[in-house]
Amino acid sequence: MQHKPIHIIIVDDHPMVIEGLKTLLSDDERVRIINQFMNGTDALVFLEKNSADIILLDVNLPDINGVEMVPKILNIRANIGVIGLSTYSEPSIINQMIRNGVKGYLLKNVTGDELINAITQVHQGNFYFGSEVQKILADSVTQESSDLPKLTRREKHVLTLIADGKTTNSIAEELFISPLTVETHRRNLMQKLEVPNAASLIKVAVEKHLI
Amino acid sequence: MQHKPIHIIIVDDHPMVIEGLKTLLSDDERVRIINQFMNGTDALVFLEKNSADIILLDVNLPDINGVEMVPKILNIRANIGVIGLSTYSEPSIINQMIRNGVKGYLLKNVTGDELINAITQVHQGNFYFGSEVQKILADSVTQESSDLPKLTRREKHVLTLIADGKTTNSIAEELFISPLTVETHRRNLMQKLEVPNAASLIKVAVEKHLI
DNA sequence: ATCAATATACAGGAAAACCAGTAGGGAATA
DNA sequence: TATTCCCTACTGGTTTTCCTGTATATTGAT
Repeated sequence: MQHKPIHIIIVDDHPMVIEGLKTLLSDDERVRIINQFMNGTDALVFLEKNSADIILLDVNLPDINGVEMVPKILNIRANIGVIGLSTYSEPSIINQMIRNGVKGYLLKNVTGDELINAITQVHQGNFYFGSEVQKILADSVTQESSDLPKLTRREKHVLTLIADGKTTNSIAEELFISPLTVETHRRNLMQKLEVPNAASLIKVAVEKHLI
Repeated sequence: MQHKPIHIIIVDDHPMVIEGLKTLLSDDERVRIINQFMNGTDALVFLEKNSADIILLDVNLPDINGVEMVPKILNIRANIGVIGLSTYSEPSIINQMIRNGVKGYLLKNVTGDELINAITQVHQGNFYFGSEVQKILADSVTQESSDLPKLTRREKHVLTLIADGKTTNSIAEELFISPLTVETHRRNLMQKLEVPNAASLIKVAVEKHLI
């Protein structure tokens, strides 16, 4: 079905992992590992001159953060499919990786079949995330949205206006209410979200996806 | 290969779109549309009593925002695959949808083949995003990370402390520098990010992934 | 060695935010 | 009907931020 093998680069600072991946992929003729690197810089230098189809990218590299690696890779060669790899998985890390453009994400306890599956899927332009990864992502969503204090409509509205950098007075004008009322709303918001000022108010609001 | 058809629910307030989807899916025996709704509330009520495999969910519903629909659906039935649908696509919307747990996202100019493909992929537990959608997401990343003003280490540090709700004085104590210096840093930050106060400073900082 | 960027620091004053407590009217609800 | 929640509004005071402008020692780069 497929004539040319998929060209793969491995970036991981653990020799053991590299060997493991090699073993898992060695039997399959659809893929070929064309190079491997123990750090991010070397990989980027290589990519300036050469290309590949898929990069298996460890998240914890000695020199460059895996999260930061992804845009760097895609800046050099936008059509490479980057698949993130890590031993355990922080939801926020995975989210950042996805936002930065990884097409797949796997834990290192991945089976050979799943690995091949991920590689072929990503090579075809699809996304692939291991089932554990999906579970982690799903959990993180429900967890975040769990203990969010209930804000009233008015409070949400005021909140977004504060986030836009509006002052109490201009908010009051915009909503045709007294500045004193706006202050009350702001105070209630800070109390509900348990923060001491508007800056951190916005921070937790963004974190909890309230705005 | 597959005996039971995949059960599908359509949620969209445009009759035309519903008919279009029906036509695209009518020939295929692998899928079966079991119900359709013109608004979010009706769909949620239905899901309380019945289930489905896949939901094709329009983002612009009359009653409930599509983005908010996703967690509601998954709270009722976690194993439903939600595929987002929209005519045109705001990157931020798609990002929110993904974070909230959609497994796929398509534009409404989707072909029958791609639609079937997305449905089967998602039903198998994979993700599926149309190529245009992927392009939009990729563009949004490079765009966001493009014009970010360069912050110095010290400024970044001060920025995170501001985000934590610390006052100028406490930051000064923590960094063993004068409060006046901290103020200068804050001022420079606001100038660089072109915002009028600390609240919106934090907002754009989060948006641009600076903290 | 020189120039640019960074981190540091200050003055003086205006504006806004923050704190604590109170309170009335309206809508929803029990 | 009573109660609770929401939105509204106020007093009076303290703290912090924000503005404008200046300035110096240190570091990094050319």
